[in-house]
Amino acid sequence: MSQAVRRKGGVELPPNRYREILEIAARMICEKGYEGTSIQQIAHACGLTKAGLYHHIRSKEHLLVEIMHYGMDIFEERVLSQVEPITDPLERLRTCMAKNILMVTRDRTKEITIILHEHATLTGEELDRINTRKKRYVRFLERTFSEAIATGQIRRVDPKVATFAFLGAVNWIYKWFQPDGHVSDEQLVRGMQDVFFGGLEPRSSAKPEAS
Amino acid sequence: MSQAVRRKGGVELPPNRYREILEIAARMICEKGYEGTSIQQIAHACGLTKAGLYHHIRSKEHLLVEIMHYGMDIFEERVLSQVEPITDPLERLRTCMAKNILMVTRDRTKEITIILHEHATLTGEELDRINTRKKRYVRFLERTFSEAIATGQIRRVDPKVATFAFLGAVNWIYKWFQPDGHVSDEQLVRGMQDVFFGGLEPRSSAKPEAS
DNA sequence: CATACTACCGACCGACCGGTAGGGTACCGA
DNA sequence: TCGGTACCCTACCGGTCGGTCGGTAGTATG
Repeated sequence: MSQAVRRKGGVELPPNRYREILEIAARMICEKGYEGTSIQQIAHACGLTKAGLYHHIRSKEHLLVEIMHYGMDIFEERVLSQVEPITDPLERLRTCMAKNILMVTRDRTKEITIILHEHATLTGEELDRINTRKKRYVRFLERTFSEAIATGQIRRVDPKVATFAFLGAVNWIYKWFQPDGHVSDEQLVRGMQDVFFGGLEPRSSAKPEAS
Repeated sequence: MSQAVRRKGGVELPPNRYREILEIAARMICEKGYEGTSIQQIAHACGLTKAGLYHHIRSKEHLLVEIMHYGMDIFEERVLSQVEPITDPLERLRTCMAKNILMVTRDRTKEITIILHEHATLTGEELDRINTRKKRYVRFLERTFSEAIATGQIRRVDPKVATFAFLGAVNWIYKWFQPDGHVSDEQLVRGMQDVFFGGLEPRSSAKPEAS
């Protein structure tokens, strides 16, 4: 399995092995939870003994930390940095939603799911560090909502509440979405954009009242 | 603590003791996760030994099942059955959102949080039973969205996607909301209703285009 | 006073937990 | 040829896991 790699030809995969371990561990933790996955099981899945695995990792907790930062790296590279340069704030939000959704549904980026699910597993300053990176995304969304309000592209809503509604709608997907289910991911992206940005109340009729 | 109850005066708390255990266990599992909470810790918090606790519960897994069904009972009583009789579909949705949000923020109903968080902990037919009860709520929302579309009160959106956007926005709250934070729960209810039902795009201007 | 039942406990079970000590092997540049 | 280093092993640590056993104190009934 993982022995298919040979280092005969010289430098080959030395740095990749660590990533491989992170990804295997991420898959297992994603499936059975952090506390529900033992170091033995991870080691066995990596083709190692427990002690062998500990040659690569510092501790179980630090393994989770590394997985989460790895996930944040992927997210910032494939979503945040992609949409940040978009000048139009509304288009920035729409594209951000699309990329964020596909991040959860497609590309088995189990690391992202772990970040979403294990939100209260870490403690202390490692938790702070992850939360700081998460908050960067939240602030980005809040700013973009405010910007879109300023340009008159969206209504005067509470940017903070809008941000958490956005994040909830998008991040909740990992709890119910099935790749082979009734809803495809493209359908989901279009539907979510329609519901969230288009709103629910009808456009072309005077609304009687709202409490 | 829990010994404050005396059964001198006759029948007193025999059935309540079990609920007390469920609530104590729910609080702990909510704080530290199902796998992260041991039977010993729960027993100790109940003022019992582990063997004493096992007099009341069948197994750790069954304890979780009971907590979840208890939570579903509370939810159906305090949300579903309250909003189901509302005839106006849009008003039904708005009230449902309000009650659902307050369910997560106020009344420390830890059982609900557990149902939301531990969505993949159970397996087999116990999982099926809980999912069946959850699906009743999902179907109810889908039906209500369809109904509101039929009456012309909301736009022609995908009822399934709208339902999951609704559920995501509402159920994600447990991950970030702090009772003493910057956003109060009344503010959250009003803001969520505004964002979700009012939509984001402006009402009173012709929109140039949307991709 | 005997019976029966609920509630509960001390002691214990085998399995497994996260983590470590220390040794072995294969390959590296010097 | 000689370390040095990366990698991985067997064996083991103290502790905890979920769960069970036989037993007992208290109460209620007859």
